[in-house]
Amino acid sequence: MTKEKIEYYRKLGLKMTPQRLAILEYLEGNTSHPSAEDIFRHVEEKFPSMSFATVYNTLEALKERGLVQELSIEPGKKRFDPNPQPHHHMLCERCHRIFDVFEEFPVQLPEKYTRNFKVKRCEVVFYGICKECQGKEV
Amino acid sequence: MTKEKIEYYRKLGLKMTPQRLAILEYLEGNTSHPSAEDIFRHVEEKFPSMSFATVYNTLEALKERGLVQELSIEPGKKRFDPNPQPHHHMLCERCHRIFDVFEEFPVQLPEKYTRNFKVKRCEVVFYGICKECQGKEV
DNA sequence: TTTCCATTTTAAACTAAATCCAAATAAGAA
DNA sequence: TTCTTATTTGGATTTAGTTTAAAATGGAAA
Repeated sequence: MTKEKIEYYRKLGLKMTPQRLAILEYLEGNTSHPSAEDIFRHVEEKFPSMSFATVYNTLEALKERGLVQELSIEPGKKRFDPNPQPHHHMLCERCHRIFDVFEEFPVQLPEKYTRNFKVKRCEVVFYGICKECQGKEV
Repeated sequence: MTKEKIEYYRKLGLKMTPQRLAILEYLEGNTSHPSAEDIFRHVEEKFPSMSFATVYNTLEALKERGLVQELSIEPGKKRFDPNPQPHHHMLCERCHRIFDVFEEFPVQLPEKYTRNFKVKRCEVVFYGICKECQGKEV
């Protein structure tokens, strides 16, 4: 990671520990929507003493600063998206991979809903089967 | 529950145990999007010996028959919707209540996505704050 | 460069949600 | 009424995530 990037995170109030650096490097440009477990497994290789709590701590800190999104797409498990831009997703129900959808959809709620609910953000999720999983036995 | 309704479930291959009946009666017309825990707490009053596994068994059986939808909207917890009609949802991030949205949105995916992914269903989720929670301290 | 304090990491215990299992039970077809 | 098979039960187990308190450390300030 570049010095500038590190300085940028520091300015946001993140103490840049080696563990955080490794997590951030793993997330940078990562479009696999990893779970906390995925991140832990990866960073563990570099820091065998690392604790799960560090992963969650770091993800929480990043989330607070709008640097990652927490996704509730796969049942019973959080997935994380380092792309903070609003966008949508497709979930393959066989291999559980999540794919990005960079399209704008007109999903304005009628007034009868917004009267009683202040919308902060909105996400469209497409559930289905990816190409690789089609044809495979279930 | 009416005899006709019970017969209808039987025809679908569901053995109608008293526990299942109680779960189905709790779900019928229920728009609160209960968690398994919510369902258990309710049915437990009538069947104090009931097991959590029964709730999950029954929900699984209903899901297979398209009678309930499993929602992955609230992080780390499954919620269940006895309305099998395709529709959308709003989640209040303070009280975690889920509200139904019966609107059609034009969310057709461009060919470049559908080429590699067979969409089975699609759901729009609006995250925000409900009226009751606005103004309340966080 | 050194000091120091608030933040972060760690390991382990703990909680919550969901699943699994084998024995006992009961629905409903025959 | 009998019998087969699916279901229930209670407890153990697994998986995901959170909490805790002590030790370590980043980085601001001296």
